[in-house]
Amino acid sequence: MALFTGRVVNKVDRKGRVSVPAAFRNQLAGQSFYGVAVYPSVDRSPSLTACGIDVLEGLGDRFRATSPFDPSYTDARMALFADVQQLPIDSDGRVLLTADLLDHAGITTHAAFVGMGDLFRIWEPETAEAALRVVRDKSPEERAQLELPPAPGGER
Amino acid sequence: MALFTGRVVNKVDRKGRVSVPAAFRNQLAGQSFYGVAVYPSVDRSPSLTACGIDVLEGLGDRFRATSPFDPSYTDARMALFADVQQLPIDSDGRVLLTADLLDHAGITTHAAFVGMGDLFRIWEPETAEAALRVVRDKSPEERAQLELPPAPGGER
DNA sequence: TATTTTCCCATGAAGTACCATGTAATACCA
DNA sequence: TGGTATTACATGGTACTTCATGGGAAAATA
Repeated sequence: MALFTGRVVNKVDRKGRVSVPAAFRNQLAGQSFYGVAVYPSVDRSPSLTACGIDVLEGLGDRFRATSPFDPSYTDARMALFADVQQLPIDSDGRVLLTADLLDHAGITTHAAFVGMGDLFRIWEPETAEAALRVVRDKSPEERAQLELPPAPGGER
Repeated sequence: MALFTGRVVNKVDRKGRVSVPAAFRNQLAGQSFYGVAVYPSVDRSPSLTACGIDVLEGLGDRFRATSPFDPSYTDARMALFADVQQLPIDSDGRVLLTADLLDHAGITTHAAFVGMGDLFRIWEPETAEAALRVVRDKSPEERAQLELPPAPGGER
């Protein structure tokens, strides 16, 4: 199961190609699609969020359990999947970021890959550092207050 | 479950390689990834905190249960995973500490491994001794009052 | 045919595996 | 119990592989 940690800055060449860090590629290996699913981060930060397709497949399964005629989920289906791009990783370990994506994140020459567990984000490096500083500069007390998902089996 | 105790000082060679003490390696054996997860200590002490990946995997699983589009946990995801490096243990039992890590801890020629239960820390040896003195110099009364986590399943 | 996209190769740097040595700890045997 | 043999450990060095990145050829598209 994929676990992305750390951060790496790689160069974007003039064709828009970027090497996905080897450590991240290894996490993605062995999935039904060797590539990344990328979408503009929904928190409106100038960054891209990415994951393996396994994560999306998990979401897809939840919809599959519903009737395709049930209108309740139409909006969610669009909102979740419409902006996701599936980018294959080429034989050299690179992905081709589209102009929209580069534009959304303000990426020009370099891209920072930041691990976030089952997800990772792609940033313009300076912007990434600024965002990380905000989190890192929190006191240990503040950090302890960060909202975590509930532990399996309920809160302890 | 890994239980790290004691402390050992090992040499850091000019490539940044350090032997992980054999006693610690044994605790890490048999995990999904034979290596350590290392990050700058959150309490801002000049030290590195390390654990087996099983600890990270446990955290990762909690996030996996949430939607990748839910912005609630973004800060926590970054705080927990962005600064963590997964360092494999080589066939000789060594890890390669990156320049950032060495720098954060002020480690040059020697590294002290200090067991802390399910975690351990890596220090510049002199600094480790100083930090230990602070703890040891507490009076017996103070030590007895050291805060412990609650026992699972309630107080006994 | 012009242009874009995909695939493949070359290169330098960095990381990893492998091998060798001395020392300390352990096991074994008398 | 004392001494010896064996194993495990830490540490240094070197050879090899992987990685990131640039460039270019081939294929597809317009």
